[in-house]
Amino acid sequence: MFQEIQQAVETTLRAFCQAEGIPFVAPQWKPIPFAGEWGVSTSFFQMAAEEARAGRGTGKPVPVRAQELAERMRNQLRGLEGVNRVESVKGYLNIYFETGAYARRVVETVLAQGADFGRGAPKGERVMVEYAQPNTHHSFHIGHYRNTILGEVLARLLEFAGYETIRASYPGDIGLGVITVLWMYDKFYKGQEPQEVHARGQWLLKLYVEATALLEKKENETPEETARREQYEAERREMYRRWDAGDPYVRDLWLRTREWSLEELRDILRRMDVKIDVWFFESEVDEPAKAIVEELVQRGIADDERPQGGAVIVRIDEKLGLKQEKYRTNVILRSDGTTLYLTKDLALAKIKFEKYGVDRSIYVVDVRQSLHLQQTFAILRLMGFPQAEKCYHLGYGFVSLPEGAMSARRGRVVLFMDVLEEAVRRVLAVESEKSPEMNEAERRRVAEQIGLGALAYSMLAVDNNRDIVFDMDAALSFEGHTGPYIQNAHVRASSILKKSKVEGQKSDLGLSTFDYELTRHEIELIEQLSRFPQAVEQAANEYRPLVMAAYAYDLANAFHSFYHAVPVIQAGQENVRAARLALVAAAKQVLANALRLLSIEAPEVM
RNA sequence: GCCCCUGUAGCUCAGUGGAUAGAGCGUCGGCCUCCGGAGCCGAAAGCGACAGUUCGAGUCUGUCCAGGGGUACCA
Repeated sequence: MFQEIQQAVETTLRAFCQAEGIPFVAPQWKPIPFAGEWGVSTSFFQMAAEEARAGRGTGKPVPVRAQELAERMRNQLRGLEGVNRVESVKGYLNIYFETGAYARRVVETVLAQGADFGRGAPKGERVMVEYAQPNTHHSFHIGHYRNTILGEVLARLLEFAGYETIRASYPGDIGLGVITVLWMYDKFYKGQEPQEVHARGQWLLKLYVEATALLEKKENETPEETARREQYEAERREMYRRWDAGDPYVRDLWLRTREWSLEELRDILRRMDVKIDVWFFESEVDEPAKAIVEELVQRGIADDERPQGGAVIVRIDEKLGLKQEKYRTNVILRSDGTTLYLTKDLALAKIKFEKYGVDRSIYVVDVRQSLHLQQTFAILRLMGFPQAEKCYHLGYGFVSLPEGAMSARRGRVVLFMDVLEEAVRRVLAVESEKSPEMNEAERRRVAEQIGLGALAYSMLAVDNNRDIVFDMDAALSFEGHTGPYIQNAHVRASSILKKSKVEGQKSDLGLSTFDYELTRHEIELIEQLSRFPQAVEQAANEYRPLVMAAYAYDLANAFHSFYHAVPVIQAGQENVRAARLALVAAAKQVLANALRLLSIEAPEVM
């Protein structure tokens, strides 16, 4: 925020180097890593090393020379506006800002910009984030949740950082798994249907598990069992053939049951406050995918081995002229003429580029599909799409359970709705003792906000590439490094502001001067507030929600410490009270901004 | 075989090549006459191994060791 000071120092430094015949190295400014004061620092090690390399050195060791340079630079810097003092320590030049002016500047900026504080300038680029791709005819489990919260927060970060952002969902609504459920339903459960949205969605998973058991080859089967299993298998294949042929009965059954899944999905997304802009269904890109196969054969990118009874393949490395194996070879059309996941992704990418004008395309997909997506992007390059260079696979580690990997076909999954229900139950247990005055409806609403806050934060506070072993107790903890800890900071800030008004005291938030000796807690809190815009920028640039999650915790931590140690309403002097109230308002604002980016609610009470 | 990811405190995780490697949980010890104790303050405890690059390496490179994932007609 004090760019002009850094500019002035840089100018002086350049002149100094010129006069002394020392190679100029642009300073790399960093915040001074000591609590208690604000400022920026830069080191002179690089400059000393450059000097030695250029043969103009003094023969002294680099650290010694760096300190010497820092000291001489310090002597050049006098009377800088807004600077309290300058020091040279261990090869570093530290420039400390004037406390009152800096504090005022930060707090006023936050309060003036409000919900927009930290927003980046428009980037002039349209980006699509694809996430929330559960298969239909299953139920939404905790792994889908990680995918969805990650994608949503990424979309919010990119949007706030200045990108035009489109949210896309791509449910897998067709495939052998889906057909298996249709077969099971049609054969054993026709006409049945639970009424409640989530019960119905979860029921489909139950059918899938049962069907898998019936269709799986077992040890020591009797001849009758084998015959029955093979009969079932034939029926399932026939079901798939009829779907493919557009048989009205099967199509109707498929659409009706698919809707049960989508109703459940939409309800979960609503609870998560996720608003998808564009829905792509896997079944809808099947025909375009077949067209792409023919196009690739025509253009000589794909090799057609159908005449020999084979498939259509792309020898990606060969076509790219790579000597070493990297993308390998992939099938884009099975020998029976059906498309694959890869083929459909090619068709989908084409639609994203051509129909939606996407410049940058991000795929939030499990890291295990990394090779497939790299292959997709490589073929898009072969097809000549310049946007292929800006396709990015955000791979994240998968969610497993303490007893091992989740398995839908074996029914070994943790459903999101079950976790949410448990979360609400646990929050309510805490709430009833902490906030007995809340009414029933509000209590329930806040419980969901806090429960979801805990769950979301537990997912977001882990870096993308890490696997997560889902532990209910850890995910739903409300103490320490958690979502509720941050929400609680927001609640406390709200509480102070409310009380200050109840007492009829007016604080002119815009004109707080901070013309008193600030405590280290105030300084640390203001430091955190000033860091928010950089945190947004970094999190968006690196596609890492973790950066924002960590920032939000640091800010909340600074606020809690401040809250405990520094009186606000009870501050003795009116100017101190007014300044601190403004600081609390600013902290509340930035906490809310950070939580919003994390897709976590910022409640007034809890 | 080849490719990718991960080894940091007892456990779970942070740590844009820079000053004294940080949190949470757990353990131990403090703090409610005070704006909400879902909180605050403090203690003990750590970079898988070995080389290399660099003024400087938890961070970059290489080789090992250990764990996980992926490797053309699943998604």
